[in-house]
Amino acid sequence: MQRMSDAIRETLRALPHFHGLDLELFERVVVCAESRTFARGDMIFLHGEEARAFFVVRAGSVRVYRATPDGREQVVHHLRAGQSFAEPAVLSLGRYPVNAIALESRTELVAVDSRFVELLKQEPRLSVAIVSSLSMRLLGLVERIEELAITSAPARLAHYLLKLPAKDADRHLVVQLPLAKKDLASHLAIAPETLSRLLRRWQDRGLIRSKGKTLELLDTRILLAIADRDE
Amino acid sequence: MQRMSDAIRETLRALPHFHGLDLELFERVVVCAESRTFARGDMIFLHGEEARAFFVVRAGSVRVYRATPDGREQVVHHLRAGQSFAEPAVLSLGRYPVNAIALESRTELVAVDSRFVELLKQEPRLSVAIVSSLSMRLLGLVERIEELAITSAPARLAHYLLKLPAKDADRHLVVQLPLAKKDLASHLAIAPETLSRLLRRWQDRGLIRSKGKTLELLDTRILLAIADRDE
DNA sequence: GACGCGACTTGACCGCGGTCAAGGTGATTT
DNA sequence: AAATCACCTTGACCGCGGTCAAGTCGCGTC
Repeated sequence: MQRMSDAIRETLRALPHFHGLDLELFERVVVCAESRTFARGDMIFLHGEEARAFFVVRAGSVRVYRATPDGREQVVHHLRAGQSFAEPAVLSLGRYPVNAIALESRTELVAVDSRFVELLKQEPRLSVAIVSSLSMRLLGLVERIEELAITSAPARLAHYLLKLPAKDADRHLVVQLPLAKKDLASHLAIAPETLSRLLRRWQDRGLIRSKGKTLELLDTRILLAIADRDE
Repeated sequence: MQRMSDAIRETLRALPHFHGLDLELFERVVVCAESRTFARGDMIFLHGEEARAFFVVRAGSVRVYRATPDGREQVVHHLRAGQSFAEPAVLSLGRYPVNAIALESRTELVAVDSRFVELLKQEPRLSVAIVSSLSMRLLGLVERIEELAITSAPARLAHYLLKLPAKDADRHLVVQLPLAKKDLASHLAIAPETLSRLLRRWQDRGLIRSKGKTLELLDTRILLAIADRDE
């Protein structure tokens, strides 16, 4: 079990929350954590459930979303390796306000349970780090809200593509979609058909080249104009 | 100046951040705070400026917004008496990520400056309180995301109206719009014309009665159905 | 009270994007 | 390799809601 424990350490150490923590204190955090594995489609927690732990993604990916009365869902977050979620539920709310589902088979999470809250109350160094990282989370959500407030579908998509981490190829950018297109559509609050049509139109106009999840952005100037058009 | 200081105490005491703080510690927070008065249209801070303080509204109101390249602006928050803003900028970022402007003449704010951060590092009780209140703020933003995910204009409006603080009149509810209708339209991401037409249609159907910023909700059952229809 | 300006309303028009339906194209399973 | 299933694409349709334009209302100022 020592190897398992090392994996937990590695995952937690990389988290902004625990940057610069001395070893002794860090070990007291590690004690609160355990590793859990999920299959594709497994629910990690449900809206309204008692919040016993927050999570860090070690492998795979997770969708955090809110279900709406008519059965559709709005994505709040997509999480990949190294990212954490559900801290507020544990630290303050007591219940999960959203749903979380594993998107890939062999999605591995580190669960940090409520003993961590006790630690927090005693250790100012720890809580300052948490305050700071919750603040960052807040800003992220504000940006997400701004994205969604962009009314036109093309502007939302262009905005999204330009924010993706890109590799420079000669004279243009190459990006990888981190999601299946249907999930991306849901993230952008548009129909999958619309996403498909937009990509095709832009490809016909020579703005992009699209092959599976790999996109080449050939004319960022025009894409920028589209993103700004009505944001 | 004693009266000024009392006003600051009163404002801060009402803030969720400082609930249940003992008097001695609370006084050490008060020392970090000062009162500032703004006229209608005064900028409180600008995007990119160094974040020296966060603010609590004592009187008047404030709009927090982001300017977009084409000169329009996206409202992030509207703040009224008793609400605070810009904590993340001070606690983590170091710079303001948005603009803030006073909307009314005699808008009075309490500014809590960066000495507060030092306090936070020393006092676990304080940071636990802050963690908790940032968590609540996060939850509010998640709900805002859910609101934006509601695609149809009528559903968004109905949802909004039903969430307003209401006074019971006999057999129906009376609510006050806290914003000018054009600003409300912008908040709901719809055109002012659409807002106008919706209110008229509902009035014709006997669902509401509308006079200026005062609305009577005559049939909340149907309004609820509209709000849920496609959220 | 008359004026002026901004907020609000109403009408006419039409394009964006959602829905339904029917293929096509992979990928994983057996 | 065949079968199966999920994902993606494309076409046809149409209603919601945005835009433009022209008033009307309401409020503060002089």
